[in-house]
Amino acid sequence: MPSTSGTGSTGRRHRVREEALAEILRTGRRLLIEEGPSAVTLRAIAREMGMTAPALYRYYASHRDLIQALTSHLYDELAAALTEARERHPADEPGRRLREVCRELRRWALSHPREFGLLFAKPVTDADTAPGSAAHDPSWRFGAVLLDLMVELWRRGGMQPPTDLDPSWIGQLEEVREHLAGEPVPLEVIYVFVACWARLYGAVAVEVFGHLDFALTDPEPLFGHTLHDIMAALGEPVGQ
Amino acid sequence: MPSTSGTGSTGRRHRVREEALAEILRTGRRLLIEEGPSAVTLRAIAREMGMTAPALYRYYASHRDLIQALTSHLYDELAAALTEARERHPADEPGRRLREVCRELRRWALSHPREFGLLFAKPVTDADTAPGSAAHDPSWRFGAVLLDLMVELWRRGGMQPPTDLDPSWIGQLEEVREHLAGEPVPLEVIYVFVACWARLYGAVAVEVFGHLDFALTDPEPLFGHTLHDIMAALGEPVGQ
DNA sequence: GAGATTTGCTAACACCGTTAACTTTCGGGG
DNA sequence: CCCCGAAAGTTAACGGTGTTAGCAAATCTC
Repeated sequence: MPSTSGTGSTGRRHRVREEALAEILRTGRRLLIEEGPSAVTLRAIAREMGMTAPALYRYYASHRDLIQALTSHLYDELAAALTEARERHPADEPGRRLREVCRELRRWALSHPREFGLLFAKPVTDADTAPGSAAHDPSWRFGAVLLDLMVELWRRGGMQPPTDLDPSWIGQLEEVREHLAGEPVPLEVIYVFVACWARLYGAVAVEVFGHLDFALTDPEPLFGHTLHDIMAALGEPVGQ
Repeated sequence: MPSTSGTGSTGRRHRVREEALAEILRTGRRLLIEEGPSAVTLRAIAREMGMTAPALYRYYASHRDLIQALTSHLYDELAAALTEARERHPADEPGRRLREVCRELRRWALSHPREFGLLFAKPVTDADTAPGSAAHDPSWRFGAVLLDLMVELWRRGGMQPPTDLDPSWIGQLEEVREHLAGEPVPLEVIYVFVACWARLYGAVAVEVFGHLDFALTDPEPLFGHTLHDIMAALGEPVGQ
């Protein structure tokens, strides 16, 4: 009994199945890009793949599940893009790394507006966000890239976190820290992360969602100023 | 022919029609609040009103038009809430007025999350935003409240707008100014308005859309800091 | 090769937006 | 007053959606 035969056949099936799963997501994403989120339909995906809609239920339990798998995949892709941007700069310059990761986030959002909308324009997530699920939340996979860099920045001593944390936050931040991997992160850094994330998200979202179209055709300089402010708040010199 | 009879009877019909239009929007909004945006359906609205779906076409040309009328109404309501907040404070303290208007924006967004999502979470407005439509854009009705206060703040001399505007912006900002009513606004103030609006939108959206839920159960202090920063950027003393 | 599992199909249900054709209601001019 | 015409509502239907049930074929396991 060759070792490949036992798992070979089931492995073959598994491989075919995995390929089908991937093609479904690939097709759904193409529809998302080319025709918008409302076009990502079970029947449309099946049509593109030469199948019928009910067949897709062998792979995803519902339309909702399929969309969720797609968003999860996109979170991973975004995290990979950010990681790649991080690795393009030396590890001993965490400030520069963070700046370029932020720039990459905006770049990715602008070059993938439909995907960004799917990930970040969720009007009111209906009561499924237990705060404890931070580490398992798909969205955390890319948030961790930012947090790690901020922790590194803090270790180097450049950052000066606020010393007077709002008392009502300590409990909440401690709960977040509980669910983070690796060695514990000081609460102040988590606070700085949250504040910077809020600002970064706002700067990117306001642009991608078109809320500046009425005024600006090229908001890049505005983002530059915002990023400059963020880095200054993190104690980074004004370089670059 | 009494003057009231000519317009009185047709006025009656008009009044009934206006009431129907209003009830449609009222019902649609109730569905939006109670069951989410996907529940705002022609058939559902008609059902709630004891009618059939095609009857609604006597009032709105399409589902899209109905939703658009609803959003337009909501923009007006938001503008009214902001105006009311403004009037609660003396006219000779534009800084305080602006601060409270910003707070009211957050308050309205948090107490009307579904409505806020409908207004501000539009993933990629599909090529219908000619920059010239600023003054006629429904969203401008509430944006004007913010801009007017900033102009007033600038007139009082507290604000120190940047002197080195990015040259590529001058053309764009001038185009915006063309479409503003009243006496001309300096380009620098328009720039400051855009920058502050981007930040304010971000601070509110990140919270309403639930992108801080993983960390904070009460992001109010964070908004307080953000607002403090914004007011400082506008040259306002740290008061309050 | 026989049995079991997986994968696809068709048919059907309820819902959606939208259109066409018909009926009812009702205000206004002779 | 009465009739006419516009306005507002109806039902029936088309194509689209997610979803389920039941069946056929292919494929893996023994």
